Amino acid sequence: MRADAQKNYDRLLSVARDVVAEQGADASLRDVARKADVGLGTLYRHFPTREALLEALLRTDVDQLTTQAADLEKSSAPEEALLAWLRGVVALTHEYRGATTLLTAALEDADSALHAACVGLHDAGTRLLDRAQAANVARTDIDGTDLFALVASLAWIYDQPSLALRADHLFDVVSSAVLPGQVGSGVN
Amino acid sequence: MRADAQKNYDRLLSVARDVVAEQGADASLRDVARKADVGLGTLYRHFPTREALLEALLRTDVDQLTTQAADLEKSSAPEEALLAWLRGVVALTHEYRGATTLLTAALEDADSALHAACVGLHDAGTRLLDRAQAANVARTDIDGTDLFALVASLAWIYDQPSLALRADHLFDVVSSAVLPGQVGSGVN
DNA sequence: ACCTGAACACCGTTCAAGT
DNA sequence: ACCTGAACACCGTTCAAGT
Repeated sequence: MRADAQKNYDRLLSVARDVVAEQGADASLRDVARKADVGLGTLYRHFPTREALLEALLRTDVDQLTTQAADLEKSSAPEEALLAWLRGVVALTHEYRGATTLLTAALEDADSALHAACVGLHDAGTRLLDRAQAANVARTDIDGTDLFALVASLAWIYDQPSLALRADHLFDVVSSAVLPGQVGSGVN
Repeated sequence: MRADAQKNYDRLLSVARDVVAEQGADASLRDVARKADVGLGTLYRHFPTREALLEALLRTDVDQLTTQAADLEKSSAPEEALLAWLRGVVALTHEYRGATTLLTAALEDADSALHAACVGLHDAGTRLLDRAQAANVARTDIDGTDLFALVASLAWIYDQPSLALRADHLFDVVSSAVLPGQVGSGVN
């Protein structure tokens, strides 16, 4: 990459991080280009789609989550490992408000720039779930895709201003369905 | 209302139903006005906000769900009543793809045209939940707002093309967290 | 009392013209 | 090889002018 191109790329990414943090994943791309002092076409050259820009923003964190999953598989008990990892996923998607819907759509869209990241998360979750199921602590009638859907729906709850306050509690409620032994059922 | 105004109102509503069914709750209002052969200003006169238009579309179904809740309270066992009603809510919001986020936002926004409908659903659900909790079949650490959030997040899952196929199953999973006795936990 | 559509301020996306 | 911004086709929303 040419030096000036690299500079533009870096500036776009840095500005995009701020703008997305402020406006959410559906932020105005025009605004990003403007604030980066870069032509609109330059943004599209580096990031042909909104998904490509988001992927560049998310890549580091997603990679970190997949390596964390591998670590947890070795270091923690099956239920704690799964819970801790799910919490990490929810925290990440919460950093990019509104990204959950895009990520979910990318799960079955091999052409999406977010597809690989999405599948990575899906697979890491699947491994932790399989392990918990083998240890007989997770319900066995769900698979990795079901788990992905549940965690995505929790992330969606975190993103709704009117529901965000109860999101932590609802995380526990849904977790208790996945890991029945872990938390109380709320009925005595 | 003047006769011509009434005609425009009815036509807008009828066209909106089709367009929303096709494009979802974020459909182009311009498109609705165009297809109704009505000036754009006329649409805004009758429905000052997108929420107002949606509210007019949803009103009948929401009212039906609240009366259904009252019926179920008398005719069915607590757990069956709650489950049947939740299924109805999910089915309704699924008819208006993308409306879940707007409905959720309206829960705490008293100025939203959808607020009343939202609160109606919230309260009907709360009554059915209270009854199930009193009968000791529903977990007692959640309230009506938590239930609303859970059903909204399920509706969100139904709206995601990549997850819709498992939505029925995930409905059962989440339901099993709310009503622990009802369905199996998936662990033996 | 109601309707109309132009006007304004925004988008996303593409692409000819520049360096 | 890369950048630029005008151009195009869309929005939502408002409001002066009409009937």
